[in-house]
Amino acid sequence: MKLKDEISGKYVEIGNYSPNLKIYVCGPTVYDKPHLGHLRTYVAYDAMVKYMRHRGRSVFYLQNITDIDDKIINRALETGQDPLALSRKYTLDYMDAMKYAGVDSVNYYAMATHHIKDIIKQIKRLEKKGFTYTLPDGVYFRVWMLKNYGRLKHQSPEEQKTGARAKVAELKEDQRDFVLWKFKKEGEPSWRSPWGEGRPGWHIEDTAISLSFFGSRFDLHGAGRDLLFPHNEAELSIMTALKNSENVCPAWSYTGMLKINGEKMSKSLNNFIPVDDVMQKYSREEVRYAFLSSLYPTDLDFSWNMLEESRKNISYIRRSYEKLEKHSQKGASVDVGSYRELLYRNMDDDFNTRIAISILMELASEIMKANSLDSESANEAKKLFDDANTFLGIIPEQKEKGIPEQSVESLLKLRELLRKKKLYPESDAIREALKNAGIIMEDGGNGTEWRRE
RNA sequence: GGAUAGGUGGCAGAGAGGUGAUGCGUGGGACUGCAGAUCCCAUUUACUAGGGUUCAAAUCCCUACCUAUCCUCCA
Repeated sequence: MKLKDEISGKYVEIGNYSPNLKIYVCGPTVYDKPHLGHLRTYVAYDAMVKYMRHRGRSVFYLQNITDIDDKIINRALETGQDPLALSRKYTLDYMDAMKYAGVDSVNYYAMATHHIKDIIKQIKRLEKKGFTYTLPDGVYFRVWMLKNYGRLKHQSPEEQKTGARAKVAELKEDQRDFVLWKFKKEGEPSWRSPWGEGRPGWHIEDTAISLSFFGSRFDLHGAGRDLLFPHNEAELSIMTALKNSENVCPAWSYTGMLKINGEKMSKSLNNFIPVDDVMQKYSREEVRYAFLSSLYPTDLDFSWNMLEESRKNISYIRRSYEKLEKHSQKGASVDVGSYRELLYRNMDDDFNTRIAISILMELASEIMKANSLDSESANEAKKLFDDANTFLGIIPEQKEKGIPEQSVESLLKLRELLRKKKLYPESDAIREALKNAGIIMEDGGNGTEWRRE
């Protein structure tokens, strides 16, 4: 099982050090509603982790929630709310969004505000090693002490000139230095520390959490690509400084940005689609199918049509899945083993969910084309769909709610009688009524079949 | 300007030297009371442009053009 490490640009085997994998993924800053861009990233890591588990790895998947940050405070000030109440509200929204998308592989969500002690401990250790200095507004990290700052960003110190948005803080020793602890301002939430009342900087929140859970080594660090710099660069610096090692984590992976009309979907461009808006119209499976239909590291241009396509394809897969339940002893046999092998081979190759899905489509197509399947093939195919679904999560469960089966069967028989007497308006009325109740009737060559919507 | 990733059919989106990924859409046909679903056939010089390497290039190399992301807010 390999995955591309974006520091080296090379593929690394994951899970070779130990069968017990430790994975950390940067969570959101909860100051606004979750949007589809977040979902894209977390669905991708959800599928990866679930696939690893499916293939027998034990994974501890840790994710942080940044619930104290400038953005949260600013938003709270704008709207006259308590910052921590605001972040609590959006944390719950985020959890709802994850639940909707079927992202349930995370073992632990760590709130930054629950780890203030760890953060302070970590700053103390950095202080001892001489990596910190104090200014009137906070405690800073000394970047120049690390030769390889810029490693993740692939830029030499020469190239790290001040960017467009970089504020030049005259007092900082180096423009690249970042804040570890911010001193309290009027009306802001704060905690006690050896340096004075204040709150943590963004980057140290993540390293305090990841290292206090994982110790001196973990297997995979994931995030959206927009966090690569400065956030992950700073994380890497802190970890390097603390552990005297540049290899605390051997694999840094990134998800591509979700775009809309060719531009990144983001809060600052205000072109984002909140998860709420999609939740009403499309199912969990449809959204996952749409996202997993592209490769996780590439950008993906969102469109509503994408979700419509997903809907059709999922319906096709589900029909073929249902057909498997009607198999007979004799019939065509399908070489399910080769589908499974291809599926695993492509998932092992940097989690190619796009190919995985196309393999399932091909299997579905082969099933649909066959008049009947032998029971062994049918059982194996069913098992493959079930297995793939444990990590892809694109095949919906059959709903058993609504009108009982017996009632549907009786109405179906009644309709058959009416149709034989060519009383079509009456038979169509039954079909229409059942459709409104979530039952779809389809007349075929071998009589009428029905299914729940 | 710098770093990184790209440019593939009407559309979405894989592939990474050699047998048309997959899907959506469109056209035609089968089935059918209608609808729907399904099946069959077609959409067969698709790989930004120009050079180069090779028996063979969408894939490797060079040049140009274009796009996106980041360059201290962001998943």
